[in-house]
Amino acid sequence: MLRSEHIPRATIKRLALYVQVLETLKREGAEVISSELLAKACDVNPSQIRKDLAYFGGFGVRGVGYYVQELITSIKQSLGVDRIWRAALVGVGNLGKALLRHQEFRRRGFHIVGIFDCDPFKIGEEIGGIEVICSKRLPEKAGELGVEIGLITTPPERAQRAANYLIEAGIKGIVNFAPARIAAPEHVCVEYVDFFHHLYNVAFNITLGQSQR
Amino acid sequence: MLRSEHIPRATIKRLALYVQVLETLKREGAEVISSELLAKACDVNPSQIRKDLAYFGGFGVRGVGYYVQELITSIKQSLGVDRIWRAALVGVGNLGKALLRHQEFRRRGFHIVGIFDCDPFKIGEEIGGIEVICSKRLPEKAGELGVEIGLITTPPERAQRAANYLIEAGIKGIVNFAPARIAAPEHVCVEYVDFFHHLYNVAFNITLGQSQR
DNA sequence: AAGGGATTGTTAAAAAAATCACATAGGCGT
DNA sequence: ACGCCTATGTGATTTTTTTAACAATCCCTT
Ligand SMILES: NC(=O)c1ccc[n+]([C@@H]2O[C@H](COP(=O)([O-])OP(=O)(O)OC[C@H]3O[C@@H](n4cnc5c(N)ncnc54)[C@H](O)[C@@H]3O)[C@@H](O)[C@H]2O)c1
Ligand SMILES: NC(=O)c1ccc[n+]([C@@H]2O[C@H](COP(=O)([O-])OP(=O)(O)OC[C@H]3O[C@@H](n4cnc5c(N)ncnc54)[C@H](O)[C@@H]3O)[C@@H](O)[C@H]2O)c1
Repeated sequence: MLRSEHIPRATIKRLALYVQVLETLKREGAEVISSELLAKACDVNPSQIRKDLAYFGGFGVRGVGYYVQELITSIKQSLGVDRIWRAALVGVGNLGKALLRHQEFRRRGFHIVGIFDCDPFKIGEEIGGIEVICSKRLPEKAGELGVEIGLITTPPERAQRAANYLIEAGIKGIVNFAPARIAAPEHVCVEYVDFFHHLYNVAFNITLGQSQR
Repeated sequence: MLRSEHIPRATIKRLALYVQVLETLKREGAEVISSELLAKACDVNPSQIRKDLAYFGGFGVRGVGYYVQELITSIKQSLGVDRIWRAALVGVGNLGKALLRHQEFRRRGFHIVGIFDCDPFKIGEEIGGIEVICSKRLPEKAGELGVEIGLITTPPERAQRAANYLIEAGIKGIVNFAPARIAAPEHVCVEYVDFFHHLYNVAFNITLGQSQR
């Protein structure tokens, strides 16, 4: 499937965006779309789109464009999100609970099959039909549950500990929502979600805009 | 303060990261840090850090490094986050409530002073001492409250409507948590928070890793 | 007060990414 | 069946970003 050695990380980010926009277009009834129109909807350059897609194959039809549903399927296949991924969530607080209630995870193929916390008052509680388990038992349980991805929503000072449990459990990827860096072996892919980067960016742009006027 | 015309967006993202890591280092008692050590903690190149900082000025001392507290202050000043930003949140659902409960926003200078929803059952409810107001009244209320930044946590199909209210209210920046693109005038800065991009990236890296073995 | 050691700030080089430009090829109408 | 039209896929070019290298300079010791 893959035609090139290295794929820019920015390309992956855009592919996720294309899927989002394409699904909106599909809901609106579009069956075919050109790179130019998709580019407009995504606010990127049309060549960019064609190049991004070319990393994985020729999904379009010359003179016509891309068949929307087909393209969605192709991109998802390319990204490896055309299947179910089993995930574990560590840290059942405000954010953890919001994520657990969010149906979109399941809809997009990410099934949270294990929930872990260290708080004795939370252990045993049921959320969405799944029992909260003591995080010390994560290494043993995650294997049983066939978990491949871990979501960390603990306070930042506990993020490394949570990560250690996940790594011990043989997990392959981590998405960390806590504002803390994590040390992990090479083969474990770690992604950081940081809302504040976006807020800072907005604040900076507003400040900049004003100083320019 | 600004020494150069254009600052790469990636630089802004890293500056936010530096602040996060520096605040951890400060808590651990560090008073001075070299670009080399900070680079290791942030997992970037030391030259990168020096270059990023150089866009805004010379914050370090040759032969010594950077004074941690001083650097935090300087970066925050450069980004324009050394002051209070008044924000409004639109859409009081799962995610909206989790954000409202999150004390970190206030700690970092982002004060949510207005909460809006269109659901009559939610209007009037109090969250953290602030009353939920009908989103139709946003344009009028946001001005009164001196709001400059809007946070959108409505369902995706309502994101544009929420944005329109915010734009009408004269807001300057938007952080959109809903998986939908938003049309906004040039002078309004829009940032998109998309968890799934991170999940897709992890899934892709795991899939890739396996196909390489 | 002067020299040594260390780390910055900055310029130059390399690498990566985005954009352009166009030949290529599929579909559709005649 | 043939040619025209259109939008893709891709090699060349430009731009941006990252990395490397080093001269400048600041502190500290003697
Ligand atoms: N709430 C938000 O909107 C929000 C937004 C952005 C980032 N975050 C980040 O997400 C993280 C969680 O935020 P929150 O508001 O949900 O906090 P919270 O305090 O409500 O929840 C944290 C949970 O983690 C559990 N925990 C602590 N140590 C643990 C461990 N070692 N193993 C397992 N569980 C452990 C606690 O028992 C608690 O249930 C924080 O790092 C926060 O900075 C939160
Ligand atoms: N819950 C999560 O963990 C999570 C994670 C990532 C992204 N998101 C996104 O965040 C958004 C909100 O998610 P949620 O789980 O909180 O959904 P939710 O349904 O719980 O909440 C949505 C809220 O928005 C309100 N609303 C709808 N239309 C509105 C309008 N025009 N003006 C003002 N308010 C309006 C609704 O009344 C409701 O209170 C969604 O777009 C979702 O995709 C949620």
